[in-house]
Amino acid sequence: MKPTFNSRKKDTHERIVAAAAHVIRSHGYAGVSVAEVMKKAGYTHGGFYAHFKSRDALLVEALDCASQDIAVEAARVARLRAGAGASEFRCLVEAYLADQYLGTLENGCPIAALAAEMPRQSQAVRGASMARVHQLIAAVRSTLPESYRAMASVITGSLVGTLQLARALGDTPQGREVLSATRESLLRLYDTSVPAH
Amino acid sequence: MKPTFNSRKKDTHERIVAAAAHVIRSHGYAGVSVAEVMKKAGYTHGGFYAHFKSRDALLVEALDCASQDIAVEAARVARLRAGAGASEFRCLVEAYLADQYLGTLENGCPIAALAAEMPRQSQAVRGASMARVHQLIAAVRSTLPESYRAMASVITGSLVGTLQLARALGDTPQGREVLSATRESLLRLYDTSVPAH
DNA sequence: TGTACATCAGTGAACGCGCGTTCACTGATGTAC
DNA sequence: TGTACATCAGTGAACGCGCGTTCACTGATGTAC
Repeated sequence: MKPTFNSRKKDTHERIVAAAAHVIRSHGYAGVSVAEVMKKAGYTHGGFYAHFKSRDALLVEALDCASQDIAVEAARVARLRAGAGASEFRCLVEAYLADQYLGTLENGCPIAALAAEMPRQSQAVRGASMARVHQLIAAVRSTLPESYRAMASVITGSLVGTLQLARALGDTPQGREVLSATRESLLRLYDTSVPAH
Repeated sequence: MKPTFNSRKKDTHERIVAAAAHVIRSHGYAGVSVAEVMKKAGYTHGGFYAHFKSRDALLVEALDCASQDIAVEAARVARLRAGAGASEFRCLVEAYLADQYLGTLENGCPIAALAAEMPRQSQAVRGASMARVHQLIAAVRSTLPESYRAMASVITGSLVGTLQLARALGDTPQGREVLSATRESLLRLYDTSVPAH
């Protein structure tokens, strides 16, 4: 066994991927520079190709990491709110369209950050991206009652599009207004839960 | 008067802007290369700075041009369908989420192509972008009956987000399914018009 | 109408820079005895 | 426990390339007489 060597390399790898997971969300696929990501992770750029076959390979792993980040965050919010009798759908909408994402781009849903760039990526990156889009739609669908499941696409589109529009308007009254109007509309239309229990 | 000189330069300028209006939509703000746009317009790159103060100045004009393109297209569709008794809202939804935009990125709504990039642009580009976001929301609002006007944000978000998700899935059954499901959902929820007259 | 000159839109070479990728090297970590 | 050697994660210089921007120049278009 060579536990130290193996775990050191694995740590480094994960640190690079985590840095890239933030960069793809704040600067898009096109904004990922190998040298900058390595610097952000605390290394020099030369070591990069001992960890990844290419820049594209990093993009795929970064997307996986960012997706896991948000799944963990969504679960955390759900646990927090479950006690208050909030439905799964309400938790999802309020977590996804939280005001905090107006100010910081590097957290939040990678699909909202990357959707427009997906069609022009290499096959590997595009394939991984498409899988994540399907996954998000399925996640939204799973929070809906049977009778609303056909609305999963339009709701997912609302979440993704609204977050982008609000971010484009910035952390201003108008941006927050777009977010809160959409939260309210979605809950009014699709949330069948009763607050009390 | 120097009509020929002036109009030649103006023509060239417009040709460059028109080329850039397609490139921002197919490759994003980040994908605009001065040399490539000039080549696409039929010129060499050296002449660029006789027409624009900077690359950013081109981006602003390209966004204006793309916005006008789609306004003209929307008006064309509306004229075509008005005879059939379709509501303004129905025309908007069907024009915006037309299947044709799955295959070609360089046409269609610039906001769907650029929203995610807007927060990281220079102040000039960002300001112009924000104005176009407000304009789109207002355009959507103007097609809605009084009682639905508060839904303008969520509907605009649905349009923008759905087009992106569908494009990410590509010109495939799944992509088309996302588009048609959203068209149907939006019309069912918000279209109050009666087909007959 | 014809010639000499002025204008200026567009050309193409050049600049400094950051990109993705490669590779010979270093030096800390771990192994053998 | 102590020394000599092997391993290999990470370093930093270098590559060819395309970027945004500048600028001296060209040659077609228009003016003056």
